[in-house]
Amino acid sequence: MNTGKGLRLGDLQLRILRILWRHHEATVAEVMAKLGRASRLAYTTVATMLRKMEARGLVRHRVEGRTFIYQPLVGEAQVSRKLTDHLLERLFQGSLSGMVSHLLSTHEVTPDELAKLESLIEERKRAR
Amino acid sequence: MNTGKGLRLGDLQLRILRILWRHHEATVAEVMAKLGRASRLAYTTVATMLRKMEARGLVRHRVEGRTFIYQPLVGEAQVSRKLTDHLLERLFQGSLSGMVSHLLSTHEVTPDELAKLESLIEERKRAR
DNA sequence: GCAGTAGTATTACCATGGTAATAGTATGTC
DNA sequence: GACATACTATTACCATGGTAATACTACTGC
Repeated sequence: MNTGKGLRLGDLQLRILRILWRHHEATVAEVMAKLGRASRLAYTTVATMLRKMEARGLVRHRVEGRTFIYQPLVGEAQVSRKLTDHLLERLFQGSLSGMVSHLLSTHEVTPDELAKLESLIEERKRAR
Repeated sequence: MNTGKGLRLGDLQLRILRILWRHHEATVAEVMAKLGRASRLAYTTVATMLRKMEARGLVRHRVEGRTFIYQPLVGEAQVSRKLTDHLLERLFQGSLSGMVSHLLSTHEVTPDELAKLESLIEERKRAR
């Protein structure tokens, strides 16, 4: 299975996964279209990437006529979790407050965002 | 210059940088020692990595006798920032509260941590 | 002065992400 | 039936991270 190691995910792979998450399934042409305009990738580039992703167990496909229809095999939550945790470990030795502290100190935060954060923490306090 | 693109940083590279940050400078042997025990890497592996990192502008070296003494050229804050921002964009479309929310909902948080987070936010509110 | 030791230099190899060209194949259209 | 079209299949190439062997070189201790 894939999830043995780091679940390293390139940018393109993540963008493709995002499309598959949103649409549940998609053909190469559809994925390319959704990626498209901005990043003018060749059809075969997208196809190859999907192929590689399938080899890694990130997606699978079924055949309809002579067309491959791809579906994600990993969930968004799962991926977010893996990637976030990886960074959390790598940079902040797993310290959640360390990471949040860093986030706060390196970004403008609107009062709105602050309020949202506050209520997240409140909620969390009540939940325990 | 390096900072043109993503500042992609492998795990080993980050571990090496961490050592250099802590010690300000170090020889290959020292870096290897600090990495050591756990990850039994060959001397030449460390040397090669440092070499590659130098080529990318992450570190530089001066010569003392016939020994290279390496120093970091990128700061910890800079690196943390780049990597965190990258993930923030990649996964949460730049939404800080989105990321924090994810962090909170996927991890056990001790009351202690919660308090710390709360005071971070308080502090931040006062600061604006 | 010679052997070991501690360095750097060179070269190599693998995996993977990204990008794509080229080739093959089936299908629908005039 | 020939042709364009729309697919998949195969192959290739580059960069980079990681890992290391091998080779060269200079110093150190006897």
